[in-house]
Amino acid sequence: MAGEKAHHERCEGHGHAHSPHSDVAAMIERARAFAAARKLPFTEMRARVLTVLAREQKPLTAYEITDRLSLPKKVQAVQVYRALDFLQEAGCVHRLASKASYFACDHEHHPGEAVVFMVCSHCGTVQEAPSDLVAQGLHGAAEHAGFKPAHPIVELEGECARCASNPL
Amino acid sequence: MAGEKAHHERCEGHGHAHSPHSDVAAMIERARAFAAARKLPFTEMRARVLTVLAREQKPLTAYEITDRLSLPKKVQAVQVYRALDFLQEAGCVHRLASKASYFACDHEHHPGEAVVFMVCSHCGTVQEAPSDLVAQGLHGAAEHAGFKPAHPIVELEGECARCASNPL
DNA sequence: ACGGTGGTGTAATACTATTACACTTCCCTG
DNA sequence: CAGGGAAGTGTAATAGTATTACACCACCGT
Ligand SMILES: [Zn+2]
Ligand SMILES: [Zn+2]
Ligand SMILES: [Zn+2]
Ligand SMILES: [Zn+2]
Repeated sequence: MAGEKAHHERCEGHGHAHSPHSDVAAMIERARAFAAARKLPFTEMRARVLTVLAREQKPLTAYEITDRLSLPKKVQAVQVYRALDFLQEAGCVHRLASKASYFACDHEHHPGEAVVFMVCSHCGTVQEAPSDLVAQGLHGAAEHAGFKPAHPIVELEGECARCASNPL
Repeated sequence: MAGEKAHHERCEGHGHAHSPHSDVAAMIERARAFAAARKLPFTEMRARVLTVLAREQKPLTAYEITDRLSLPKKVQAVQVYRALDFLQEAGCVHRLASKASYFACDHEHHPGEAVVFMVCSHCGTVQEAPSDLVAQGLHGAAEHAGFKPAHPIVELEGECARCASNPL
């Protein structure tokens, strides 16, 4: 009884102005595969949360997601947090520490990789970019301090190309 | 490298086991200089908050600071947040986004610099290390995306040298 | 049928951060 | 020396983010 939904919920036609995450279905599929690999159910709640994030281009807070899902029936924040935990482990969603919010990811990430989250302070969008240089820098700093690195968080606030060229 | 001076500072309240960042008095002096440069008062509240953080080795949450300052008289969290805002602008305190907590800094930071916060997941201590490589990597990623970078956050969770060599 | 693992729904609570307002202090200037 | 304004304080209330607890249910392997 795991989410049969998610199929007819496509943000299709033309989508938003720019649709980097246009393929919601593919992201759902990725999450479903992760679940299957672990013999865990890919439930409707998980699909609904991922769908909301995949359609949006900006990060959403857990409570914003909760609001969007609260029709027709009220959903509790804790349910959203549970789904977010799963989706983060699945690598389909990231948390933006600087904003305490969450966004969908359509990249594959590899261990040891360092990914830069570029957050536009004007429009709120996030772009991800892996950087070998950053990864090396982190590794070097850690080595120099005798520090055993585990999980990096790299966020860069600034202004995206779109906002820079597009006066409001 | 951070100063490893085993320096004993006098404590105006109760003493503390380990001796943290170099010198509380020097940090106070730095904050005072910043205030003077801007013709702003370096008030008692600001000094008290900075003193608490400078003595501690680990980041503290605003409410933990509030608790420590609430003797002999109860202090409100908002007062601590106000002081933290000032101290962050003065460059004497950083916020750790991944933990929503604050710690004292005894480095001078320069514009364009990228600083890595290495956070031990075992003992909670934070070490700072500037990294040119990380700065270059951030700059490169931004340039490639047409992104105008402003303020980076780089946090690395892991295990510090001390904890790695010191079994619980 | 049974027991165990994992998800759901609900309520309550903990933790983090901000807004509002009345009052004060200090400094500048007229 | 009065007046005004920028900045800080103390207090209360509130907004926003995240977790714990528990009863119940669904699925799976035995
Ligand atoms: Zn990603
Ligand atoms: Zn933008
Ligand atoms: Zn610093
Ligand atoms: Zn440690």
